[in-house]
Amino acid sequence: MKTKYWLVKSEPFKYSWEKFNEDGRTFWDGVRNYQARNNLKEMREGDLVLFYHSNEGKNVVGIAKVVKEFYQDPTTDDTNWVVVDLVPFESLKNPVTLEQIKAEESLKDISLVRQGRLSVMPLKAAEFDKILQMGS
DNA sequence: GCCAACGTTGGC
DNA sequence: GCCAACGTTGGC
Repeated sequence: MKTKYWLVKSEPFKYSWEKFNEDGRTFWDGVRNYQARNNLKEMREGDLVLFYHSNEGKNVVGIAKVVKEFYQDPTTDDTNWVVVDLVPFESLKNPVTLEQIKAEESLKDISLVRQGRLSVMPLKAAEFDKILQMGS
């Protein structure tokens, strides 16, 4: 099975990377957008997910790993919405800012830049690697 | 705090 | 099924 790469956004105020590391595991809830939902459903166990802080920080701070594929969002009865389980995998030594990403030619097409409001998006392996490289 | 972008809703 | 109005997100 081929590993896929993703990026998710969270407002640190709501759920930060630090909190995620304290918890050790979380289900990714609160997605109320079909496109983001469809991306969640595409995630497979073992896929790697960049964790981006929106609003405050505006940087990629770490990598999470998918440990459980999508299931009904436990915070709602609406069967439209799903969550996946994530665990922290690795922190980036140097968080990569949105500014750096925008300035990087090879990253100018990623959804984070092109479609600012999307909260769960796929990344190409090359894009994922590039961001890791910038963060190490 | 403002506003642009864009997804969603609802009237026709 | 179109499209205007509205709500939400997120960068600045």
